[in-house]
Amino acid sequence: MAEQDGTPTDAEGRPKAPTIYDVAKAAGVAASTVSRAFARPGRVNAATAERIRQVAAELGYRVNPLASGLPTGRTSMLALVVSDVANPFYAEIIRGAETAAAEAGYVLLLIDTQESDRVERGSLERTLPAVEGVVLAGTRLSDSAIRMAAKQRPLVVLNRDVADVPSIVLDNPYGMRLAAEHLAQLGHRDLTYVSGPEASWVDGMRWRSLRDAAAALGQRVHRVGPFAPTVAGGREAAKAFADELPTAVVAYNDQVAIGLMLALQAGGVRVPEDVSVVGFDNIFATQIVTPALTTIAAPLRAQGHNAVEAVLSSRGTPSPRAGRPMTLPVKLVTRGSTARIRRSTPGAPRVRMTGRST
Amino acid sequence: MAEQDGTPTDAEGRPKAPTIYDVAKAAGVAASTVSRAFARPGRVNAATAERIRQVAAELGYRVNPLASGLPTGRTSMLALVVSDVANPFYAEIIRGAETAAAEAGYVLLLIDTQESDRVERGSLERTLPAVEGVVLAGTRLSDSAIRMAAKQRPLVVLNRDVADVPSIVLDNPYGMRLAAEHLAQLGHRDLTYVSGPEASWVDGMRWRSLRDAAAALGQRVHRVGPFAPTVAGGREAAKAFADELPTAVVAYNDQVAIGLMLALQAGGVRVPEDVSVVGFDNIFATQIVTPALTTIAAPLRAQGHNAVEAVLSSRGTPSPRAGRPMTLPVKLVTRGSTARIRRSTPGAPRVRMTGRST
DNA sequence: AGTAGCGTGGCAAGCGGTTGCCGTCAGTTG
DNA sequence: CAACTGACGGCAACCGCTTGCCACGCTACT
Repeated sequence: MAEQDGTPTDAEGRPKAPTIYDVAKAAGVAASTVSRAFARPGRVNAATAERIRQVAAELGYRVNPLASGLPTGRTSMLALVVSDVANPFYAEIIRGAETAAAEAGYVLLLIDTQESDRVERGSLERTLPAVEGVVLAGTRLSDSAIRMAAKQRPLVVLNRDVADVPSIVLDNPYGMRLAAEHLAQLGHRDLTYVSGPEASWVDGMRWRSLRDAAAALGQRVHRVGPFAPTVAGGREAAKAFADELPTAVVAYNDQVAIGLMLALQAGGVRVPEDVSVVGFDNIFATQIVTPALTTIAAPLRAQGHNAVEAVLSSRGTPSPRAGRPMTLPVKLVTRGSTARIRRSTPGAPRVRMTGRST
Repeated sequence: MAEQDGTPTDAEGRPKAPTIYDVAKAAGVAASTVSRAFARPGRVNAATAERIRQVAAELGYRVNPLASGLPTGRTSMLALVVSDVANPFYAEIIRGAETAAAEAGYVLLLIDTQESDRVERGSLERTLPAVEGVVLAGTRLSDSAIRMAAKQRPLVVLNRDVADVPSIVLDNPYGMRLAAEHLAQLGHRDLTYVSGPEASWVDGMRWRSLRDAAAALGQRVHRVGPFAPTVAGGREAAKAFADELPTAVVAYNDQVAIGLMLALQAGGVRVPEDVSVVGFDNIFATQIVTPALTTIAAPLRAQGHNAVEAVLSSRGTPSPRAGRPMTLPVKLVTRGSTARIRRSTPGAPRVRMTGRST
């Protein structure tokens, strides 16, 4: 069986992979039968199919996804676009998406746009024809560019509301209300919001939500920023508090909160004694900083999972119910970075720790 | 130009994408010319090419990577296999790989094997024919399975030495020597190694390296484990020290070190006063824990980058210089988790802190 | 016995590009 | 002015697989 005519076949380097024709010849059937044996079991006699699989296995045959995708359009690939793969915020989303994709027999094409819309547009353009759907998690594209892409393939946007495009967002208003209430209960009457990227839909959403929630609770709110949505950005933000340290701050996200906390602590400020800090997203790192960060937990994994499922379910239908964005619930996770207020006014002189070792 | 016969064309849902034939017709040239205008500029008259691009842009044409990959084998896709996308250790590798791939005009197919070799084998089998090369970063496959895959596509393995397959590893021996020397300088004469997964090539390597380095310095070494290579695994490891706290421990990696540190601190143990902790890899989180973790910095980003470059450069050649694995340099990053020894013996009774606030 | 119906397998026309080979035509050259 | 050359476009044969349609042989009915 294994000895045909000396060398099997080879291209400019490694051996050429067997095709359905090779299998067909070896099994004494037509190529179409081989194709069906793999793609449409049941359409072919069980015994025949078995023999074909047998032969195929011996030859080391495997279907070429490219070739089978060409005529059918079924490539079994999905694209997930993120602005920075190394961002821990995406880790769980990627994870959830990956899982959902794998469950459905799809592979994920990860596209890192490196925070550049040029790169993003280019990559998307090149990969769009090859995938069956797209999840945009953190995109820099314009609304119209997104709608354009959504016209070609099932597409779901995360954490952004684009008209006519299905999207999945977190319940930011509720999250911010939880944060405000939590701080209010601890006696904080003044909040400061440390904002993220200026152009970010989420940032605008969170800021407005916090402002409204605080207003309803009779708290005052300030806003500083914008800052990069990273730990470095948070460190940077600490400088904004050089003159006046608020009693409570709510950060755009966990990274900013962590960076802020670290920089503050390095300057001798105690958290939560001198200032309470609240983050958003509940990334893994919130549990390993000291003190652990109080934050609004977002079901990131579920978001990624749902996004892929949504994309998959809208294959076939042009643009399904792309009405209101699907909103995922959030909840407050209380940890060590928030505590009862100990100073009366936010304008109190900055605490300069001196008696602390190391 | 844009008005042909009512509706352009459409399949079972969304409008059908234009093909080179559509462009050819609209531009009044043959399809082959359109193909060449995109794939082989210069082969076609500049003016003609320009006109074709013009028409193509108007029609919204883009080459279908599947279709062009079929006859040529050039799919512009690379696969990166990791055992867990959410693992921060991979974050930088992915990042580096992504960058290198993008630079070369390739897209990365991210494959998360979820720590299962079944999943890994399956995914790899399905995607291998569609990609031009593979990087195995953290694989559960057997050596023979890896060699098998390497036979079909250019492939590079990370942090594992597989005969006849090009690989890129870190300089574990040197890293462990740095760790041992650092601790020796701080007066530590007894080291404990907290090991990672049993079957891990890296774990074996690190353990032996540490043992040898310590022996050369006249230090004694113990080993506990195995533990999962995660923060949770590190927490678990802390239990091993319930009876006897060593003065210095070197962990399999940063996650384990962090988990260990956290659990120890929760139990009232002070780091580095009571025990010095050293990690490995220098993942981002080492900078945000308290105290910051002393660790062996590995050029993870570079590793991912190099891996992709290696894969790309070995296209064409069957199996290039797959001799000794390429070894990347590491260095010691001293942070707050290590300090001069304060206890004389490792067997000293466990320190139970009581006078500490919070 | 005649025939409708079903289970199976084969044929061949694509899917959307790529590319070897050839014809054409204008520009060179002797 | 004829022969030659090179640039440029077109033709058509794939790449490997899918699938509509057809043919064939059997079983099951009338």
